[in-house]
Amino acid sequence: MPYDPSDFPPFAVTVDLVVLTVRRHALCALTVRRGEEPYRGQWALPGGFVRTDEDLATAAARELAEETGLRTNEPGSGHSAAHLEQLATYGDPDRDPRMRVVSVAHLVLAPDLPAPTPGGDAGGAQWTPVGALLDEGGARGAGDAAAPSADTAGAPADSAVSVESGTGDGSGGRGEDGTSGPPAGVRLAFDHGRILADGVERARSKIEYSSLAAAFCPPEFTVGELRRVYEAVWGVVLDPRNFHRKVTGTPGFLVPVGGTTTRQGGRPAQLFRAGGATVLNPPMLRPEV
Amino acid sequence: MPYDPSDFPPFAVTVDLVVLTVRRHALCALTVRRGEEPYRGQWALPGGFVRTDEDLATAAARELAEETGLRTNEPGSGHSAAHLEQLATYGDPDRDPRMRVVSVAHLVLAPDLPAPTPGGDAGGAQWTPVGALLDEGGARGAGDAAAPSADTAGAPADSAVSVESGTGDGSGGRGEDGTSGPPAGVRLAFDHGRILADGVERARSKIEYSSLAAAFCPPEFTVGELRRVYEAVWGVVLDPRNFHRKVTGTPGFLVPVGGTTTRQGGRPAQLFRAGGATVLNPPMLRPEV
DNA sequence: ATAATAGTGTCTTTTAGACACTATAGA
DNA sequence: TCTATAGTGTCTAAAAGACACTATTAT
Repeated sequence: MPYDPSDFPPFAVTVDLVVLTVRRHALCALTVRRGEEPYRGQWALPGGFVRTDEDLATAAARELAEETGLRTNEPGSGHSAAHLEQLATYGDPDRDPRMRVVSVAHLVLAPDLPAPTPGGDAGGAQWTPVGALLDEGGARGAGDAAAPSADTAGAPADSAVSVESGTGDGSGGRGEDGTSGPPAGVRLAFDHGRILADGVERARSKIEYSSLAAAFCPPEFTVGELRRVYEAVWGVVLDPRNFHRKVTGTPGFLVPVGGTTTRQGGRPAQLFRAGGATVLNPPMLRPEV
Repeated sequence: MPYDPSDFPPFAVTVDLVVLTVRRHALCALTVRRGEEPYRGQWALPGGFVRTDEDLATAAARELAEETGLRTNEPGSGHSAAHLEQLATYGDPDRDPRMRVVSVAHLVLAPDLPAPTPGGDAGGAQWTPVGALLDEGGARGAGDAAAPSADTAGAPADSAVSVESGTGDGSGGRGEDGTSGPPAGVRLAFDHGRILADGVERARSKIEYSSLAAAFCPPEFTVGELRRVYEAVWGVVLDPRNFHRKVTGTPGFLVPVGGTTTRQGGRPAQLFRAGGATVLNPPMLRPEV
């Protein structure tokens, strides 16, 4: 195909952010309220245009800093702020009524922040439990219906293995704490509901076989704190003893840092930081419930 | 940030394709020879511009059809042609010297084709073992049969086999005759080496916990054929008995279709098609070597 | 016959899952 | 004291890995 710069259709390219954290035992996403049309007044994911001279990941990090003050880093500093990775790209011709916009969504996993809702140029930003945004099994309003298709085999038409499936997991995002929170059924603007669902599913599956759950924890954390992250993200209850055995028994997964803490109450617990082993093999299995 | 259509920087958006298949016990990728600058004469991944009115997946499917004649489908037809999913998006400001191009890469898994190199508008397209393109530590191709890809035997009657085969430049002096394997270290144009590596890694990891390996097989296949796919993709040798037990023992993974075949020689083998179970839990573990 | 692949069964080792029990803090 | 969490050990069931052995074709 001839590569003629004069005839390529122009697109706007943006980054959207699925920023997740664990607060009060619930998986929460950062949402901002839109101040302009379309979807004025509705909740959306933070994001913005990619600039001419910046990489996609750079744009995502910049937007993140603007909206939350969070910094991402990968360099050898063990663990400093937040994990950022590319999630997927959404380019349906109709996804934005104003023009053709291709959005490169990114996923950010951050520890619970002392200042959860700093104001960037975004209007009101706040943490919202994903259960209120995703219509999951409905542990909230609806009679906690049994997880869809308890047996994965009988799942609905296989169709796309790709990003289509969604909802496949029977976790059911139960709000562990029943604290206030927006009513279930909030619809995000644009296709952000879909983007959020994809991001949550990515996070849920990735902590199975990586040490990524530590990104939800402070730099030094206990085994119990890490376990509570898994419980909140998966919406399940894990056996503390078996969990302890699994994570401490995998070489390189956790590195003892020396001290102890009693911030969770009870007996003092050893402090760890995430080890270099990013791969957990065999993986930690999500209970099927 | 104000959302002003007048000040967004324009980008070109393309789709690039990592098309993988298994040929003669080796994992191969579809490559095309560039006919224009930059990187004229070098190998690259197939791809092209996204049109104004089409979705990203639609654009990828269209390019795939143009270059290979392959069709992708997800509809209930169990299994017909190729699997297509979005891979990742590459948008480094310098990735294309001519202009700012954001490329949404897609991954395609296809069965070995009778006509491996149909001509679309791409010049010479051919299957190349990924081991020759990726600089992997040890020769990874299973069965050591690092077969060179160029077999003109199965070439389609219809179009040019290698219009571009001028080989004018020093990049790809590979044995088109097939006597000598392509030298390792062929560099793909642009950042396509990186994109291919990401696609291969995606394929390698995804067949661990899904039935996706069946996308490399014809609609009906035997357990042994499926095992050879795993062996080629992972570059390992698997125990036929344990593999058989694993895949036939997972409910919904394989569906017996009734007949048998002896196309692999030996005792007749049962024919299966991919079952609805897209999730393999617990996963099949890649031997660590 | 030999060679090739298909398929079943058996044994051992590893690991997940369930759960008893002890340890050390604060209220 | 009681209660919470941390951590260890033990038993069982499931599954992986390493084989032996039989079955059915082609040459």
